[in-house]
Amino acid sequence: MGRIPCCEKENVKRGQWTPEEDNKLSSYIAQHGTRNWRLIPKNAGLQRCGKSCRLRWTNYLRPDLKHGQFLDSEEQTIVKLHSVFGNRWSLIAAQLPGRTDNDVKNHWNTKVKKKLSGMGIDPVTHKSFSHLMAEIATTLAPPQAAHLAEAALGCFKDEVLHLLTKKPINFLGQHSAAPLGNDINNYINYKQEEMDRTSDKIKLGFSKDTHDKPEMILSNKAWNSTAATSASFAMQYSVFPTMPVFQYSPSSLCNKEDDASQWSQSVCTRSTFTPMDHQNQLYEKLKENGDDSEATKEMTNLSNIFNPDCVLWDLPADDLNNPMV
DNA sequence: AACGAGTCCAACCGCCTCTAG
DNA sequence: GCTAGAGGCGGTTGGACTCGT
Repeated sequence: MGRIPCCEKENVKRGQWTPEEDNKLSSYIAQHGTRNWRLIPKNAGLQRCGKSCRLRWTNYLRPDLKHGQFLDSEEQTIVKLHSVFGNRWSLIAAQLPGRTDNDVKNHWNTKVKKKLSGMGIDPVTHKSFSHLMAEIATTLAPPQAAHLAEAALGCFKDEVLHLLTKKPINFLGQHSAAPLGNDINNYINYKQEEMDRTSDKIKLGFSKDTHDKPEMILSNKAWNSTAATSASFAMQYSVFPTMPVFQYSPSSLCNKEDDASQWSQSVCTRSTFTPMDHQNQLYEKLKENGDDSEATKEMTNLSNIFNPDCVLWDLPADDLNNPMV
C-alpha cells in the first residue's frame, strides 16, 4: 500500500535534454514551483521521470547556478572542506553559492584530485605521501618499512614524472612561507621543490629513527603518543603547513593510551564523523560526568577551531558551524 | 585528414531515509 | 505498523569534445 508510482517507466524518455524540454520545465517551475516532482513532468507536458526533472533543474536549469570555471578560492574551499567532510559533496556544495554537489564532485574527480596527487598529497587523507610513509614506518619493523618506502617512493616519482611531462610547471616561481596563497601554482612550485628533498629526508629519517628510537619503529600503533614523534616530520610535510588540521586534541578528554580521537580517525577512514559530531559527543560526555562548566569550556575551545581568526579556516565561522546554509 | 587516447560533465544508477497511504 | 514511492545523495558511466600523433 505505498504511494502511487511517479511515472510509467516504459513511457519515460531518457538521455540528453533538448532545449524545448528545458524550456517546458523552466517555465512550468517558474509558474508553479518545485513542490511535487511526481506531478511536474505530467503537468509540464514532459515524457520524463520526476527524478530526472529534479536532477535537470537542480544541476543545470536553476537560475542561481554558476556555470563557469571554478575560482582558485572555490577550489581551496573544496580542498579544505573535503579534508573534514570527505566525499559529502552536498555539504561542501552548500558552502559554495551557485555550485551543485554534482559540480563539486565532477571538479574534484577531474581536477583537484590530480592536482593534489601531483603535489605529493594523498587526496583521500589530505596528508603528504611522505607523511603517510612516515606513518607506515612507525607501524612496521625497519626492514619491511624500508622496502615499502622504497617501493612507494618509486611509484610516487613515476606519477610526478608523468604529471610533469604532461603539464610543465614553472619551477622559477617563488615559494614563500605561505605557499597556499591565492595562486595555486605557487603552491605547486613549493611542493615540487619539497618533493625533491623528500627521498633523502625519508631515508635520513628512517635511519635516524631506527638508530635513536628503535621502540618507535617497532610500535604497531599508528597514532599513539610515540607515533607523534613523527610530528615534526608530519608538520613539515602536512598538506597545509600553517594548518594543523589533524593535530588538535581536546585537553580534558585526550586519553594517553588512545589519543586518536574519533574525528582524527575519521579523517583517515573517511567515516562521516565530523568536528561538529565530535564537539557534541564531547559535550554530552562531560555533562554525563556532571561537569557543566568544563563542558562549556571545551565547547568554547572547540568552537575556536571555527573561529575566523583561527589559521585553520578562512571561511566565516557561521557558515562552517552551519553547513546547511 | 584520420585515428586513438585522454578529459570533461550531464545523466543515470542504486542505495538510504523519510513519509504518504 | 507496514509497504512502497519520493526525495536526496554519492558513485559511476557514456558520449561529446579536445589533443597529440
